[in-house]
Amino acid sequence: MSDPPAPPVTQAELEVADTIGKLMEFWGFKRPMGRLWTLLYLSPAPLGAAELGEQLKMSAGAISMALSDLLKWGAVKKTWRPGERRDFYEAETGVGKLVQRVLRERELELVRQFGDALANAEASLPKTGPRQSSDFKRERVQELRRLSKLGESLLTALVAGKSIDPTPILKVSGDS
Amino acid sequence: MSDPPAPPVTQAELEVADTIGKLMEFWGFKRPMGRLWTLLYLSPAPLGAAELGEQLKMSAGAISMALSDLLKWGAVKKTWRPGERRDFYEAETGVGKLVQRVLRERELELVRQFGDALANAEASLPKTGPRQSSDFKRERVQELRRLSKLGESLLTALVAGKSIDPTPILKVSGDS
DNA sequence: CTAAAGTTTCAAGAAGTTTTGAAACCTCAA
DNA sequence: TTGAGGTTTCAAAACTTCTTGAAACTTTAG
Repeated sequence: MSDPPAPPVTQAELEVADTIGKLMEFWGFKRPMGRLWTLLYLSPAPLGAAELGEQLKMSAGAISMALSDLLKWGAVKKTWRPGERRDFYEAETGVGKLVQRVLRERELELVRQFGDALANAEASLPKTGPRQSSDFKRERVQELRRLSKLGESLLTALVAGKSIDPTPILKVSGDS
Repeated sequence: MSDPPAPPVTQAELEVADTIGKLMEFWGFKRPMGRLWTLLYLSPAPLGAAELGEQLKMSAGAISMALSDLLKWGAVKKTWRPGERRDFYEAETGVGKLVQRVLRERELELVRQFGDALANAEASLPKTGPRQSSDFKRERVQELRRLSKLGESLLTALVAGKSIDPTPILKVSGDS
């Protein structure tokens, strides 16, 4: 009732976990989330917190936090095993859907905030400042606003599964 | 020869700079890079390191480092003013091109490394491991490899300015 | 109701990152 | 060749973020 006889996680698996951990980190998530998800993704059967901690050399606390983040994003699901008291977890395998969700809930949100912040800033630019330079500045801020609108519509299309055409971006704030 | 009479940078401008700083940070760059670029972008004339440092309350060292990063990415260009000895800088305004370059040189590179790492890991998975579970794991690693290939081709298309169709992603590693 | 197993929270410590300030280094003019 | 103005480098300080471990909490079995 306590003794995991053989650790069935190979070196190679841990490498995959670390690789994905780095990728997730690059993507703005925490590295442990990626490592943990990977172990679950590679496991034929759901795993419990204890196994995960043991394999990844993470404390119970760290496991708990990473799992709750993963659950929030729907990247991991809780399951139960008939007799067992403790919780088990399994990976959500629909990576595409996960990516889509992050784009929708995080990136799109970010672009919107960005646009709002620019709108506010524009409003508080002096109507006509020292010299005529504030007209120039206003122009530039507007250009950035166009960019953010464009990003917003591209992301929206992506999230809706529509094809997107990147050429408009190249013309934004552009010279040539 | 030393006295900037009136600081022509308004509060609103600094807010824009901070906003873009945060955005850049989110994008995996350093916040000061974004703040600095913004000041240049909003300035009708090139600025020198000293002005930048004064406006943004950054030390000369920090300015120098941020500028060299920006120069590396082509986000800022060096210029000279007739009589003046010191360097001046101006922002590259072609934001679209900059984005494209980052996608090409950084994101694409990352996806490639990711694919390579997976390939290596797959190679070092036991041919037939304990139970038959290593077949399962191999399947899953292959699925991840498909994902990385797909990401690579989407990015490549984006960078080449071609339209992309996101629907294949939704099917990767997917259930439904 | 109590105790055991499991999980979550959170303050303190560890690790990592960014910023600074001073020294080294260039470059040009005299 | 020297020195003033300007820039870059880099070790140390300041700050942030991450991880741990212990305590508090929850749940279930007896």
